[in-house]
Amino acid sequence: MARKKQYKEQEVLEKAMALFWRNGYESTSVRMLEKEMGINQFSIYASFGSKKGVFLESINTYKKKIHCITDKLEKSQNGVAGIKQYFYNFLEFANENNVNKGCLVTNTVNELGENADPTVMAELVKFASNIKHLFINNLKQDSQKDTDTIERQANYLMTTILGISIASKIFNKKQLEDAIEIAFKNL
Amino acid sequence: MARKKQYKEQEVLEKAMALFWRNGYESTSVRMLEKEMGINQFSIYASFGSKKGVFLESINTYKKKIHCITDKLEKSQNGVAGIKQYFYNFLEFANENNVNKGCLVTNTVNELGENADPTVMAELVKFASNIKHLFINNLKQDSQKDTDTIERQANYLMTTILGISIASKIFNKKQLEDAIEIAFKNL
DNA sequence: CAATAAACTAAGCAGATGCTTAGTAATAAA
DNA sequence: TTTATTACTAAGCATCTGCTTAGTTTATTG
Repeated sequence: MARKKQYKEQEVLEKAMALFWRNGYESTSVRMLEKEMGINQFSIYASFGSKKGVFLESINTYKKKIHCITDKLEKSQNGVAGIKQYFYNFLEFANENNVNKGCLVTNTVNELGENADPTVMAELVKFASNIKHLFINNLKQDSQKDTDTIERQANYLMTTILGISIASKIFNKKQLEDAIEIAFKNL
Repeated sequence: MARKKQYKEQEVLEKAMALFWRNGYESTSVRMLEKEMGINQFSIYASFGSKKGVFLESINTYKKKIHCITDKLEKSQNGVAGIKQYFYNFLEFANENNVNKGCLVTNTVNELGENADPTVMAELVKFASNIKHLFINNLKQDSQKDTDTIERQANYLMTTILGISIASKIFNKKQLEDAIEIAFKNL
């Protein structure tokens, strides 16, 4: 016995995520979210509680969206080659109209750093450690590597994908490809 | 026939730079600058014109400060080994009380991205291209590399130092050392 | 239909932001 | 000592921030 919502939460979240992805957390205001999501502030707060709430749900939406490439990585059985393919897939994923937006998660880690809300931070760390485990699993597929080597190479790969993610926002395609090609020379 | 300034601009700039370095540009307010620099807003605006003005001068102060390690790189005659040493020197440089602040320049590029003021951006790009040229010069010292290889390796190194710079804010020492050690196996 | 419950609109809140300005204090030349 | 010039203090400006709330509209149930 009540009125129906005039929007679907998943639909407006897609738009919110896109805005956070392009703009970062702090410099995206609730007024901007209003316009982009196409709903009133009241509705934003009714559905998501706070700006932080919208952001946390945006991270979840992001995870769903990136799943198409993390899934490929998870299913790949070709070791290091699969990881390298993931790097290229990520570049395509982060690109929109020839503008590279980087990774929403790493962008946020870098923006908020230690000042990040614990709830947000926990979500970001969980995402990163998931990627690292995918790297480790693929590294294990290459026969002769001992656990110590795998751990060290995984640390290397995490730093490298972080670099690629940030660099993608500034460097051109050729520069990024140079970086990836050399990065995988010796694994 | 006038009153004397009660502060030295270089001294208060050191403090401003430290604050921007820790906090980033946007989330450092003029009120925070007041407290940290120990002078009134009037004095800030009289000396530097705007918050952006303080920041531009902070970048210059940063460049002077980092010169001690870029200088070592410039003077080094041992090719790739000199660059690797620069990576380690940078980690030490970015560390304060076991907190890694990353690089003020790359932090800012990543924070402001395309939205950055053109004057600020030009300053940041100039810094980055200077580092790249230092890398190229050192790569040239290794006899047999052709120009194409050097260009590609320089792109790789720029992405890698970017990754290290950002990663230093999150990862622990061991992880960073793993990353550097493996990164230089590829050269 | 009338009653009720939820979703909407738009105005408004307190606090923070970058920046300015009116008034006062200190200095050095005349 | 007077006067001109600069530096200081602190209050205040308009605008933006995240968030709330009073009042209205829409739908469902009895």
